[in-house]
Amino acid sequence: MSDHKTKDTQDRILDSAELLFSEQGIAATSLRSITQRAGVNTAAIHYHFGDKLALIEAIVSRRIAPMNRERLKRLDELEAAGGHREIDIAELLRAYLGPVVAAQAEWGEGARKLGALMARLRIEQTDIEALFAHFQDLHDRYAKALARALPELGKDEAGERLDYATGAMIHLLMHAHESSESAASGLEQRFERMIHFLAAGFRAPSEPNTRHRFANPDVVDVVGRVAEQGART
Amino acid sequence: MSDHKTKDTQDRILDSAELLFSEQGIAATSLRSITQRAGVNTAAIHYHFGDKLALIEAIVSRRIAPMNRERLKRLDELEAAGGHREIDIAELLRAYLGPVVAAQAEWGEGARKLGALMARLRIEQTDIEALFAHFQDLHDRYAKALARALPELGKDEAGERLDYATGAMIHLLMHAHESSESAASGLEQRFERMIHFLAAGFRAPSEPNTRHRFANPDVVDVVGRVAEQGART
DNA sequence: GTCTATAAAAGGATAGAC
DNA sequence: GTCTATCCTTTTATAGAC
Repeated sequence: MSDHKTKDTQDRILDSAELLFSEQGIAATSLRSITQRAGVNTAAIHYHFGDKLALIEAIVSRRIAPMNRERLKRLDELEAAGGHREIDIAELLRAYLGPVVAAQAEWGEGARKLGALMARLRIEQTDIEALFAHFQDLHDRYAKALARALPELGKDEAGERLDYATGAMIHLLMHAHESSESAASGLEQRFERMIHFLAAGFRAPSEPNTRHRFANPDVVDVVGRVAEQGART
Repeated sequence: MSDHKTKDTQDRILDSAELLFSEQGIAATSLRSITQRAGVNTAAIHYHFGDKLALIEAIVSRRIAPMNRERLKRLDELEAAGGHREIDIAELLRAYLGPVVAAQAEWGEGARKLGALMARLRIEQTDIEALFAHFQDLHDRYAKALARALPELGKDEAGERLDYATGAMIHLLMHAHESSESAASGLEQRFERMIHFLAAGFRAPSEPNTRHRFANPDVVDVVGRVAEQGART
């Protein structure tokens, strides 16, 4: 443990920022509220990080980048160990999603809602080009691995399904705290159930070209326009 | 119908707000930027709606509430038509997710990114209790229907999987504009592929109780800290 | 209903003493 | 490195003329 107060202040700011960003959103969180909650001075953020964007980047460096490195590492390990055998889908999904869920489970209060934070980083346009590139690379590598394990799929459809898996995981993380079971083991079990669900989806053969409309003919009703006719209730 | 300019102004504000909210986020979007883009006066929002929260509620009333009514209506129709036959999972999922995707496809420029807007409404804590209640009801009814169609599942696990489906759909909507295929039919095809993927997941039997860790032993690496840190509360 | 002007508050950022 | 004080900008919101 270092005695430097510097480190402590920086970490406190990062912890506080992570928590508030994930709870309220990045744009909605003022630097003042971050320093206030961290118990440090108002000017501390600017001294230690520069500005708000730099603070976000620091959060990414501390948490998200290492997490993504772990995800890539686990893919490396699977591919190295697998040799020429085909890799199990569920194992691939665990390698892809597990480090994220693990991170949320292990981290302290500061990132209890990692899923929300990640969702926000994706949604709120934070111009962290490096982050985006990193996610892109991760996605590509896993999409390729999945396409290899499921040759019938093709890389594009594997990539699509991988996005759905990501969306599912974000929902899991965001609702994790609502679990009625004991926090830690509950999350683990829900994760396993999610993997099971997703793996079954991935194993589904690529649909030929059935054509189905997502809308009923009278869907225009949805828009709040027209279509008063023909509605039987 | 009406010649009143009032209606036009209100709609222009709503269109503009929808677009900007979905692109930049609610908190990050100023009322000024909304009126500016709508080409109406700065004070118009306050005159017509009151404040920012009321504006959000107006958006919900105009778009999201009707959309959710459609989703419930389609469930009603499926249950009525089905009688005692068991309802097809894919059909249930189309009824649940279709109206959302249809809405994004049908609506004008104002809501091109409906998925993002919905995600934001969920994530950014907008205190619209009514909206939340409405989503809750929707979720419950579909979870029950799915549990009925898949008796082995149980309502809780059906509800979990339904959340994953929602997460997947949000990803679909958010990335819909990136489609390389022609916008409309591309979305339709991707939607069908997603349904196919999700339905396969839903049909997977409930996993007994295999126990798997989502983390490798050295997952602590993910956190960027070292493992000898020891236990915590 | 629409506009201009402006009040009142909050946010990001910095200077300079300690 | 930390603190106080402050500047500048943006934002919500309102008052009042037209």
